[in-house]
Amino acid sequence: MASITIKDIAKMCGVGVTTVSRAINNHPDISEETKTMIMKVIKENHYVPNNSARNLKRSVSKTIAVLIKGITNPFFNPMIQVFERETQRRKYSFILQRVDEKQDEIEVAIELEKEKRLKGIVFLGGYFSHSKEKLDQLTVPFVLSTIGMAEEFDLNDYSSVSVDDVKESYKIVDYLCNEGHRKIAIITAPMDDVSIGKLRYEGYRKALKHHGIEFNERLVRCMREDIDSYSMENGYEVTKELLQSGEEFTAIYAVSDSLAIGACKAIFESGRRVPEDYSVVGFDGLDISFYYNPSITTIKQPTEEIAQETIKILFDLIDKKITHAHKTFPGELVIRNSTKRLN
Amino acid sequence: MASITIKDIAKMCGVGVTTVSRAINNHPDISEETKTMIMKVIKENHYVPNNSARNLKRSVSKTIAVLIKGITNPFFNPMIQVFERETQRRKYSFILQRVDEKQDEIEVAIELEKEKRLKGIVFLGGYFSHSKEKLDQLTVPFVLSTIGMAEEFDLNDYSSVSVDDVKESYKIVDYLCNEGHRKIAIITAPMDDVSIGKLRYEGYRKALKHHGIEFNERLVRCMREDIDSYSMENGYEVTKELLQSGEEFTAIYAVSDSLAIGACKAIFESGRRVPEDYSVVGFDGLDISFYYNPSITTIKQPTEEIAQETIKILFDLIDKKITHAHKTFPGELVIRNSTKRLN
DNA sequence: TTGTACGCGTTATCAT
DNA sequence: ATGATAACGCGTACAA
Repeated sequence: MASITIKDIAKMCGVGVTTVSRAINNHPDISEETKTMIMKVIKENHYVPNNSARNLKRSVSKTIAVLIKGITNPFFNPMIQVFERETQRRKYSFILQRVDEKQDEIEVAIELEKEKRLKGIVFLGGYFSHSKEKLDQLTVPFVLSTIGMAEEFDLNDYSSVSVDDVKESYKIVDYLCNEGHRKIAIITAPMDDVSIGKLRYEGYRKALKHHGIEFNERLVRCMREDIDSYSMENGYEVTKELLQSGEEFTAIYAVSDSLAIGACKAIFESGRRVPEDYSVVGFDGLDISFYYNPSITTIKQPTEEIAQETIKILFDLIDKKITHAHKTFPGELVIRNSTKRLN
Repeated sequence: MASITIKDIAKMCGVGVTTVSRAINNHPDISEETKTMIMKVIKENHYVPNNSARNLKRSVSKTIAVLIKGITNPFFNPMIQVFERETQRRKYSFILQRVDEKQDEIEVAIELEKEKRLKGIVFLGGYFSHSKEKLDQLTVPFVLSTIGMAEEFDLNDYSSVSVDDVKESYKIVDYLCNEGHRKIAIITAPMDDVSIGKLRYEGYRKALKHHGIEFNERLVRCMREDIDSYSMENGYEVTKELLQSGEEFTAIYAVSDSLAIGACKAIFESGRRVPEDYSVVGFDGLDISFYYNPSITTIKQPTEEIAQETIKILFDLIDKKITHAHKTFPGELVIRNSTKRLN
């Protein structure tokens, strides 16, 4: 079942392999008639060039890769669409590469860069805590998009696009406080986690402090590690525990919309209502936060703009127009029906 | 910035390339000490083998690919996890390849098969209407999982795993009828669409007929083509139109949970309630159908089992234990709070 | 146990 | 306009 190669085609056409290659790749130096003749034979024999061989030989290729940690996260959906459209518009091709939770995204990137002769890379999601040494192994430009960064990084070493998680987080907790809430529970990432969860937790602390609300450790609930992080199920389980603990509170801040939905479900099951008994807020602005009942008050991230800017920066990097860039987008506090003002 | 190759490593170590290759690939014929020495040099110089070269040279490789049409569909999430686990367990590696809505999945598969020397392929989602001739270009085993098939296919030409969409669809509409509903609207795929939408529509028609309910064309609503198919937004927009049309009905059957949620939202916005004013049912059994308020009555597909069986069949195919297989799983009618009995 | 040399399928270089 | 041939980086007979 040996696969048919370019040589076979060349023989069948009675031409050299070079000519066949020219036909395939739309090279100029070939007559129209031999080209159509060759293409015909190719079609008839279902010849498909071997990509490994092409990539091996090619020195450059107009392709970029987007590495996603947590590809099942609906948050990325609208971004993927933008990446697709924008790369196409620039006549680039686009590889979407899933990165496993346990995998090291940089290692994957390094490998992929060599394999596919990438022109640029976008990292999406996850947390970033890699040594500069490791980053330096990437020889092509890259952009970190919607990624929580460890602070000790030198801003000159990379590019990034995201919202200011601390600030936006502050914003929504501040809103809750202004609505009269003082006992606000939070569902966030475990404390040893260097992630957006941590940043959003920081915003929570700041807002409480600003409003002179005493911090209550028992209102801080961390996602369970044995369940998908940031998932509805996680929010559900954690909230059930919170409810059963008997600790008093009037509002829950879940650091993602999915968690918030899980929280609502737990509240409903306990016979209570949202927002009459408890206010619930989320973060991200997923579609479902609008469709849920009640619709969820949240911080909406401008995902399309973020993706757009990510691509723009990446191509500016590729075209050497810049050496690095950092862009922060504001989130939008979307007030909906999952929160109510306390008397 | 020329990348470092296996030759460079060989030179630096003062050995031949073969030895380096052996060290990398854990070959037996190499002394422990030279191996560790070589690995050390590799680490120090951040050498990463070029995958294109490897794939080109290798005649076989223990890897399978899963091609997903509509990777943003949360329905696939739990399946992906199973694929990952099961392939790992069998010491295979696993490539998740997104297929664009407009792309031809078979073409992608053919290319990928050559490029990566695949051992097998799983097709996930979408509709399947490819000629046998095209299918024959695939030289490795493949399984169609949760895919709506055109009926004219010879069952001997392929393998498949899924639920019986017509039957399950019948089941849920039958349930609605038994609850006293007779004016049941349906939100489904456009009629020219050869997909699960069509199959589920068939089940709807059968159930109505069985219950002696006259078919009302105006209660058949098709998804809009300018919006993501099977999305919440689509269900939302279509239901708004339905509501505004003034056509009377007591229940909506949306052929996917996402559509159902959009339908609920539209109902809420019109000032009506679910299930008091309208019953709503979905299909698939997504997590969100449980977490939504009200929780959605739906047909739950056994996604884990489907994925499990898909992999099992694929490996049986690879091991030549079988030549083809078809497995149909029953769906589960999950009755929740979005439906009520009519007096 | 180790090294040399060839070939995987393609594209680029350089003739013709 | 076309063709022969040398890489691309790696794995593997085969020889040592």
